[in-house]
Amino acid sequence: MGLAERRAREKRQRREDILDAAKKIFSAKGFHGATVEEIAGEAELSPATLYLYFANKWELYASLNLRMLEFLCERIERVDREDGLDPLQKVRQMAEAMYDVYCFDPDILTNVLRMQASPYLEQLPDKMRDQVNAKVAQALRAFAKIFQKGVEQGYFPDFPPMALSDIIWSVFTGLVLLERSKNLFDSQKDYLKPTLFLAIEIMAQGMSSQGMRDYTQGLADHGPEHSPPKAT
Amino acid sequence: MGLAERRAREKRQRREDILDAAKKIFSAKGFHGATVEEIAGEAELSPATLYLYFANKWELYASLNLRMLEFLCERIERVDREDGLDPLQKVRQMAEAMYDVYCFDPDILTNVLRMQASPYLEQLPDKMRDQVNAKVAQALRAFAKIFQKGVEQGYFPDFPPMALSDIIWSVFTGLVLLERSKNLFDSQKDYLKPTLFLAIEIMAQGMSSQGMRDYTQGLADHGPEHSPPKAT
Amino acid sequence: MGLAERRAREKRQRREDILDAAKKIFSAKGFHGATVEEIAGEAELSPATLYLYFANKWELYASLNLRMLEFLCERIERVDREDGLDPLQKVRQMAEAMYDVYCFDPDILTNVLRMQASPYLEQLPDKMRDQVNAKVAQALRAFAKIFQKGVEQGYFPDFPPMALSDIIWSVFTGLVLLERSKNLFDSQKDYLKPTLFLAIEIMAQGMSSQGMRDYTQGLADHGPEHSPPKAT
Amino acid sequence: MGLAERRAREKRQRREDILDAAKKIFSAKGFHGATVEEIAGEAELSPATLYLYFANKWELYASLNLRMLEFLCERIERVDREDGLDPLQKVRQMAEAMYDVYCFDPDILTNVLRMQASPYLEQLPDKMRDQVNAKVAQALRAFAKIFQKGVEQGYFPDFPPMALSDIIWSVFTGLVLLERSKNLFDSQKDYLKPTLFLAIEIMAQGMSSQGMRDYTQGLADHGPEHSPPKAT
DNA sequence: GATGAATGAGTTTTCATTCAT
DNA sequence: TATGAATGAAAACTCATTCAT
Repeated sequence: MGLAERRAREKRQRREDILDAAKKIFSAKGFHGATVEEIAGEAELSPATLYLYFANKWELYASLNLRMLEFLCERIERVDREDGLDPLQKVRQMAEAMYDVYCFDPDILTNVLRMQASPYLEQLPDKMRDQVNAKVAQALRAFAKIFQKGVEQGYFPDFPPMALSDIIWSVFTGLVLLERSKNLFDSQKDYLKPTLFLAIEIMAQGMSSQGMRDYTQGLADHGPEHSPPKAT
Repeated sequence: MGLAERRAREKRQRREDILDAAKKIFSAKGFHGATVEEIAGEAELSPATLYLYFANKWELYASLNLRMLEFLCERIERVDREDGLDPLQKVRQMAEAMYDVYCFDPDILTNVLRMQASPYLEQLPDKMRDQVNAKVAQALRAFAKIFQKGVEQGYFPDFPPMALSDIIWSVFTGLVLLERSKNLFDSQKDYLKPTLFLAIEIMAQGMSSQGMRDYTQGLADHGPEHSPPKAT
Repeated sequence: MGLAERRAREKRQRREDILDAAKKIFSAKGFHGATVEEIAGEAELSPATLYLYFANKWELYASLNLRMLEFLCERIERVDREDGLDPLQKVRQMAEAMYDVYCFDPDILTNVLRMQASPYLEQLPDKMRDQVNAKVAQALRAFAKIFQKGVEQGYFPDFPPMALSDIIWSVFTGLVLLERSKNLFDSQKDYLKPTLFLAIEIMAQGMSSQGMRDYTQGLADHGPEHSPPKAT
Repeated sequence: MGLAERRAREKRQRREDILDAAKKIFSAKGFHGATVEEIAGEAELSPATLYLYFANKWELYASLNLRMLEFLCERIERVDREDGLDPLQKVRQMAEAMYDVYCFDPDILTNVLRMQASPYLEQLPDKMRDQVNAKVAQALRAFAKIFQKGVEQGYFPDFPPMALSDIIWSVFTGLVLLERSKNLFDSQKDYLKPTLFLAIEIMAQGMSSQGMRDYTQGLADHGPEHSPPKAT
């Protein structure tokens, strides 16, 4: 019936509203620093109402991160699936994808960072934690796959693709943190995008340069000191 | 007098003990998650005693970060002062320096990251905040100076040195976060060092490659879309 | 009209359903421990609907106890009215009656007990409280009346009949509590009945024994130290 | 040292104060009905301070009941150990003991009753629950032992001693409940003692009467319908 | 008449901080 | 100087009750 349907949609909308409010507050203050009351206030609800939609603070937090990770995975995997692009172009596309994710949800990314950087995960109910971990692993694997092809096709020297994808990921997350901190000093906006693209360009050039090939060769002669992490 | 001196030294030592304990707990649980009682316990003191050495939890936290930033600055500036190294070598040295900092204090770095990623700074007493901000800026300037010379001497294309140093900084901090999160899955150690050096090498190669020069030239022709952040 | 009548009957039925559900939950968890939502769920209703039938949680609780007390009174009074039984037989019948009440509603009795053992009564709206109090008094008076006749007819020594009835009542309620607690240890069932009858038999024998007569006489000589409670 | 000793004594005293306050409030309102704030207020402390002495509300409640049960056990067992008393005298002594317990702590007994009459026990931390259960069982066994001897020495007919002790226990607890409820109507005091003694006398007479012996014999001929509970 | 959704008023519990000793 | 004890303020979470539909 129309009524039940409307109800369901409204309910879903409320859930989203709460997630948006939570995103804002958690991003600003971290998990412990944010209070349920504040989040509820931001969503223009009473705290009690919030508990009708989420069992507790933890579940709210995890739902938030999950939403973001899903969006990220989807975008990365789409780049991998795209036809007619050489690996270098795909790496550039990846930067675009990451930036899009950031634009879609600039705050929540720092939440994921914080989550990864802390023992919060251990406190999550098992099911949620597994979901979050799986999503992070999935995103990193999607990353690695792009480099994998680049190595196979001879665009990049023979380096563990996981390491390469980790580096790109690191540039990105590191830049996000940096931009946040810079915003505290001056309030210069739109710093992330050009800097991210510059970084990607530098790395793309570096990876495909002759010097890099020589470096790789040197390592191969003396034995690798780099062991790639196993994806989980 | 000898006595007064000894007293002063003992006091300083106690302070250091507390900072060490605080480092451990804050790193593990974040600012809000850590309790003063826990920190005092780790330092084998009563909470009340802790307050004889630090005015409050915030000041303790900030002192911690300040200690770390000072160490970092010192190491970076030393690289800059060193003679007989070309810019590329200095960039590599910088990676060594950063890794040393990480080894000296693997936990505290995540604290600085967390601090930068949040509005904690705003809650600090004015004087402390200024000190922390100044130190961060100083570290980033020291970074930039190295690239500045590289650009001046024609090693690197004509890019805002601040952007270059930000990128290196980002790789590093991003990798630290990543390593932490990976440690949650498997417990593979010593991933940071080789990956960091690989990243630096790739970037060094990229920056000094002909392709990068062409890229820069292209940007210059179409007008720069990148405006460097002003250090504060 | 038939319609209005059906409506009324349905309404009464709903009320009973709710009372049954409430009985179950209150018995298991006590007044404060039970939640309206849980009771409504047990009755397969929404909490809001429950409030159409009872003004609030208190009234629901009191209605429950009232229902039980009415049933108890009715049974006791019937024993009193029965012809052709000597007082000893009536005491035995009373035990049967009490046991029937227990069987009719094993849970609710503990609710009355709990209610009697606490200041819940004071919080009831005046009208309800008066009703509950009146019913309890009525039950105890019906009890006492049986002993009254036993004393008048010389079956029992000259003791305050109220005290005698109080003792029987106490044995019963005490045994109910005890059975409940024993069920927590082992799950032995049907302990109450034989033990109750044994107790009644012992007391009946005791009251009609010569020893008791002597004991009573002794008290009378030294002045009574027992003053019966005034029924209200 | 004297200081440490004084500290320890003061601390123990505070604990007792809190237990006394808790006794009062729990008795009046039950577990769920009582609030920590109220208990703390009664003890003239802040709620936070209360948590320095007890981990949570449950532990406080359980400690209370344990204290009471220990006192009760001790008194009963002392009666059993006493020399030169025949079983009938011991039963009378037992009534004295129970009344003493009641005087020592008139409120807390209703707490134990409530606890036994509800599923609270299941929610206690395992260790505490075991302690409470063990104490209750111990008290009932001590009871039974007295009747055991009475049966062995031919004072009482051959009835399950556990059943006899359960009956006495029931009279007592039932009377306590009854007195409480009567206090709500009129505020007549000192009703419990004479009524309890009267009950005990009646039962003692009953058990040792010829009629009882006949009754027992009758049961024996037709097979026992009473199976004693196994103590745990 | 029935109910999904909302919430105000509590509840237990925690913790940074103070202070008498 | 050091600390055990105390607490105000706030946090997460619950629940009886209301009300628009």
